[in-house]
Amino acid sequence: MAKVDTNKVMQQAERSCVEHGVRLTSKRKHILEVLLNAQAPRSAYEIADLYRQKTEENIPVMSVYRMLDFLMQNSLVHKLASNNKFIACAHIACSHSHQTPQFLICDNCQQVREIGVDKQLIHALEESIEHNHFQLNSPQLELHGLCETCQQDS
Amino acid sequence: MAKVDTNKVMQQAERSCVEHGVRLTSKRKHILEVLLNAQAPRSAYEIADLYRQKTEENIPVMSVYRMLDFLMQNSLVHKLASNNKFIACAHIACSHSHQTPQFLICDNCQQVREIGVDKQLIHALEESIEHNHFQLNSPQLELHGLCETCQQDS
DNA sequence: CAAATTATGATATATCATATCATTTCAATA
DNA sequence: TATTGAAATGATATGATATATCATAATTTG
Ligand SMILES: [Zn+2]
Ligand SMILES: [Zn+2]
Ligand SMILES: [Zn+2]
Ligand SMILES: [Zn+2]
Repeated sequence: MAKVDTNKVMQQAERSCVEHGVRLTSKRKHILEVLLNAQAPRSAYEIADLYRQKTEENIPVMSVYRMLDFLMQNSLVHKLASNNKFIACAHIACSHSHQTPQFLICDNCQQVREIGVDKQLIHALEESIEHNHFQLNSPQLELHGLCETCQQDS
Repeated sequence: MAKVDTNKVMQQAERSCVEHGVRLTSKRKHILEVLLNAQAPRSAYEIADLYRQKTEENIPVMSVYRMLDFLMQNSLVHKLASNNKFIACAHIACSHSHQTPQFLICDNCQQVREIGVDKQLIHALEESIEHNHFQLNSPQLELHGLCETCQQDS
């Protein structure tokens, strides 16, 4: 969860949605901004609370889930299955198309680093599943451990 | 979720618990047996239902969660974070010590294959995270896709 | 046996997620 | 610009997953 230039990212998000012919409404934007400003992954209910703080408007959790679905479909947000929380994509402002994400999740401070799955790893994965006659869908990986800071503290 | 010889597996589970000085009570055994006989991962609530069918005794879900915790601590059961379900370890009866598990989850029929993470993959993973100054805990992997059978059907 | 420890039960509540139908907003186009 | 159809959002209910806490039962240990 490195620092990001929110404005730049939002501009790129808008561009991307225009390109794909989908609508980044103002509520959807607020949800994305909330996640961009968060220091760690947030649950849908936490996002609803942050939305209220930010806009002073109430938002039904049902709507938050729908907007998260929209944002996920457009690769602007990811869901971490291992803790049922959501995180803004770290690569919105990058020029390259979005790769399969890999998340390094710190079990101490909860911060998450999103990196692209590297070639070596993809290759090893494919080898591994090939032996098992399995056809991979989308190998999002969630790896738990300690971030650099938390390693030093312990 | 290949067929297993339940009796043999249960014997080995008992041996393993004795060795580690922990108690595989009759209720914990029933929970494990339920999972061994299941054809796919089950939620804690489903396990409670199956327990009732099997034993004709009621069991509080709270107890199921506790027993699952016990079984997980002793590597007899795993939790799949990506769907909040539980599965019996496929390697209970193997002689080798338990490795980091990797799960191939079929998104069509829900069956799960548990394999050991292979050397190549471990190596690639380590490379990948090394570049990010991250210290991996236990890299349980959950890979989604299609099993052999479901590939043919589609 | 008594005491200590561990396992289980009972109850309540927190947390995460979806189903469904109503209303509003927005864009296309007649 | 008025009509209308589609997409987005709201409102409400409910289902599914998980934990907290205190009470009771079973087991081990001295
Ligand atoms: Zn991403
Ligand atoms: Zn950390
Ligand atoms: Zn296992
Ligand atoms: Zn299948």
